[in-house]
Amino acid sequence: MKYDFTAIEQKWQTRWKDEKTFACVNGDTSRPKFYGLVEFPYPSAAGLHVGHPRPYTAMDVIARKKRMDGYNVLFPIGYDAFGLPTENFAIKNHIHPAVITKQNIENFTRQLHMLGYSFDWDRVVDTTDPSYYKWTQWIFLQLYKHGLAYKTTMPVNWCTSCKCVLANEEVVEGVCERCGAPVVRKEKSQWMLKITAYAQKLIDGLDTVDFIDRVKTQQRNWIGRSTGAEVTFQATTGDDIVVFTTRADTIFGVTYMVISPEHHFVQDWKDRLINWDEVAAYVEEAGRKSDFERTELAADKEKTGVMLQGVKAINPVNGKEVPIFISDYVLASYGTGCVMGVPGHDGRDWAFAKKFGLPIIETAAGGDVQKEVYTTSDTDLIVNSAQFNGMTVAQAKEAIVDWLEEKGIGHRQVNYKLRDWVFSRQRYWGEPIPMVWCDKCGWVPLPEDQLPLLLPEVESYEPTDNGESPIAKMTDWVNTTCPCCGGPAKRETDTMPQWAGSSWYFLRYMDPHNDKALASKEALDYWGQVDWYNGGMEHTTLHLLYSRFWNNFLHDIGVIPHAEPYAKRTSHGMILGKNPHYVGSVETEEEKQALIDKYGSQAMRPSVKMSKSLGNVVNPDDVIRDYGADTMRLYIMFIGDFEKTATWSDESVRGCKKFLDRVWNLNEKLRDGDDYSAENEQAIHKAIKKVSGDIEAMKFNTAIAALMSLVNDFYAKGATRGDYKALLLMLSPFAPHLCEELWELNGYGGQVCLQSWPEYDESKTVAATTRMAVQVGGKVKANIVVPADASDEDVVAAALSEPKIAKLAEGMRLVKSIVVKGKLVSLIFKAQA
RNA sequence: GCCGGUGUGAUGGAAUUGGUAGACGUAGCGGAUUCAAAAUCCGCCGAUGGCGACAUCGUGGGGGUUCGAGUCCCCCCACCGGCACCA
Repeated sequence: MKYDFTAIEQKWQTRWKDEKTFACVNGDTSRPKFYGLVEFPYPSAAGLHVGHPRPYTAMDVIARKKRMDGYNVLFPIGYDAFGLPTENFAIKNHIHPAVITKQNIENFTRQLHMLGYSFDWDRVVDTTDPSYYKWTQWIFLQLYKHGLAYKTTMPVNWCTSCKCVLANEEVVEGVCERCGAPVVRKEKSQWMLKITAYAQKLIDGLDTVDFIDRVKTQQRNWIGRSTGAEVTFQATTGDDIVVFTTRADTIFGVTYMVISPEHHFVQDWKDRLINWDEVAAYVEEAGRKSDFERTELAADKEKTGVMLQGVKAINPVNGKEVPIFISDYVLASYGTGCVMGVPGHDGRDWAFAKKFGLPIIETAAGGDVQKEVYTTSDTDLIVNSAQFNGMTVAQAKEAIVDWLEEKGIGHRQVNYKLRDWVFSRQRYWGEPIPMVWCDKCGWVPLPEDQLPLLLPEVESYEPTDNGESPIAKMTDWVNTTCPCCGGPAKRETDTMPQWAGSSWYFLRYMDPHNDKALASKEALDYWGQVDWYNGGMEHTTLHLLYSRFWNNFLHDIGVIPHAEPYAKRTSHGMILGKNPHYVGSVETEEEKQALIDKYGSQAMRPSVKMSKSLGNVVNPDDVIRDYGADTMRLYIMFIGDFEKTATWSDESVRGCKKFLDRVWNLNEKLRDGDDYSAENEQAIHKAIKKVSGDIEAMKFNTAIAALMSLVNDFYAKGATRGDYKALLLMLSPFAPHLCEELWELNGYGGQVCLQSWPEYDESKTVAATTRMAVQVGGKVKANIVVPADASDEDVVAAALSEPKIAKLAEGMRLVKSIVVKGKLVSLIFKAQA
């Protein structure tokens, strides 16, 4: 018989909602607190896709178990609702983005309810709500007041389709991460946040938190710390050319210098350059290229550049004059924008020297630098470097910098790849930046009592071609008075990027209705850090880094108690769909070839990202309608290793439904007895141990497998009401509706989600006797059954008396035996002499 | 190029971190039930050889350490993710 999942699920969802079963309280010191967080969704028009339930169900399972473990659990949800898709939809359909956002949020809320998540629905936040973004703006003002927000003109990434500036993190392979249109470089005046001031803190903070390694590694790589030295070379103009190098040990091998085309020296030296026309042409060309084109060309193509004729540089360690080039392989935005060219031991420099016929000097022995670049190891010996000859590379790195420091021409220096965060967007649907421009006073922050600065109503959301926000057309709003001198002034018309609202939402959940502060001190102290934050790997270098930055800052200015926002971070794998163009899906060679011709390497993959065009999108609504939310939850947890990508399979969904039907049908077959039955006791204790540990370790798939095994046992041996009760308790975080219903039908009392998690007794997880394998020479030859507490001697004796083993042992001498308790015994024989 | 990860039956995936490879689930095969089908319940299900008990092989490929290797070490191959002229 199958159970009526639709009715049951609705019944319990309504009850949880009406009774506020999962509302938590601030400051309940009678219980330990647990704050579990999932990334709040962007409420798109398409609704929830199957990617959402994976992390949400996982954290819901954990939250439900933590409640049963006696914790006061904060498990909130909200909406990250500012953003481009909504704005684009608004432009197309002439509907206000706020209206669209409201509809989408309603739809998402409906879908999330249908999955039975135990969110505290009284704490929902919406980043587009003025009572929320008031505090986003407030944080911006604090950043400004502490010198961490500034406006500057700089080349930025400009999306040609969105007509909007993008952060470096939003540019992927030279195109806009969102719309795929080409990104070009454009000079624009932009608000910036000085995240670089926190580069070291963001690295150091990683040592204080429990993030999975790949997240830590990716963040470290992204911040890109490198230690080296800054060294001053003199130009023949008298200017100091400062270079950054991590290879001070190669300084005697410098045969040329390169400065980036954007460097101010180029303009400074204009009058002295004999080949100015050539230089100017190169500079112009480089400026036209986007960052992507510059790096794209880098891969294999030849190095380009122009020698600055009329100026030379002098190597301070040996007084040698070397030529100076401009080349776009030197980036203006990293280090000092100048590098020393050491072709012997750097691949790029080697290629450049070959192209321009520059001399190549070896400074570490081991290769033939005239033939090819030699990548040194730390233990190679230094040559051609005066008093440093004979040292190892590692020693010389230190000794040469010491010597440069003594002579006052160099010092140790740390550089980071991380750039400041471009914080302006020329868009409507974002938080207004609360700043006012006054011709007399310059940029003036809006007084805090004027927050929130509301988004004005505009007629058109279309961005302008000159790169201004649509808000710029609202002159009534733009024209204001200077908060400082009272004179006429203009408001900033750029808005904040989508990352702003999500950079602190986890704090707002702690006290979402507070209108005096972003959250009360009591709430911030009580909830402290997020205990467990699960989210996608794609946010590692964006949201996760940005929010750590804001949190560190808010801690530094005394607003919040912890520097690091998240004590623990885990990450789930993506859910893929079946590839309809997979070569394995057709029979004949011709068909296979046709697919390869048409789809190329795409055809070789059995699974691909779900997309409308491939028709492999799975809609959670359909799954819930056909199989129920409990089956959906169970399947998505059973699909495979939580951290790895997985492929959706309708057949396997049915397997999970079947399991829940078996649980339901078992209810009819129960025997009396409120205790665990003798025949099931051991299996139950084992299952409790396994499931408890697996949930904590996010090994949901094996936890469910253990429950399936337990149900198989119950079918084979029969089960008492007591046995069944344990099963329902353990299954309830995964399939909460079904378990509540069965709990009620059996009259166990109360609601299953409010019960205590069952405990296991270690001694009852092992049987009185245990089966052990007997290995001879490392191969299993027989099995024996011995008492669980048998001594090693007894085990060996039992093994030797086993008939098969006894036969093998004839004429042999036992030289060694290894006993692995409860597992196996390994015997090594030698022929008797 | 650099960093991280993965590779196990027809298939999704397990394997207590060096201890009986393939748990659990799909699909498949057989049986029970049924007028029949679906559903349900029970059983079989890595490959090769053998009627058989059993034997041999088997975790991308090749070496090694070990009584014992999917797991550790060395060298390859393939795929996935991230970064990429960062001096």
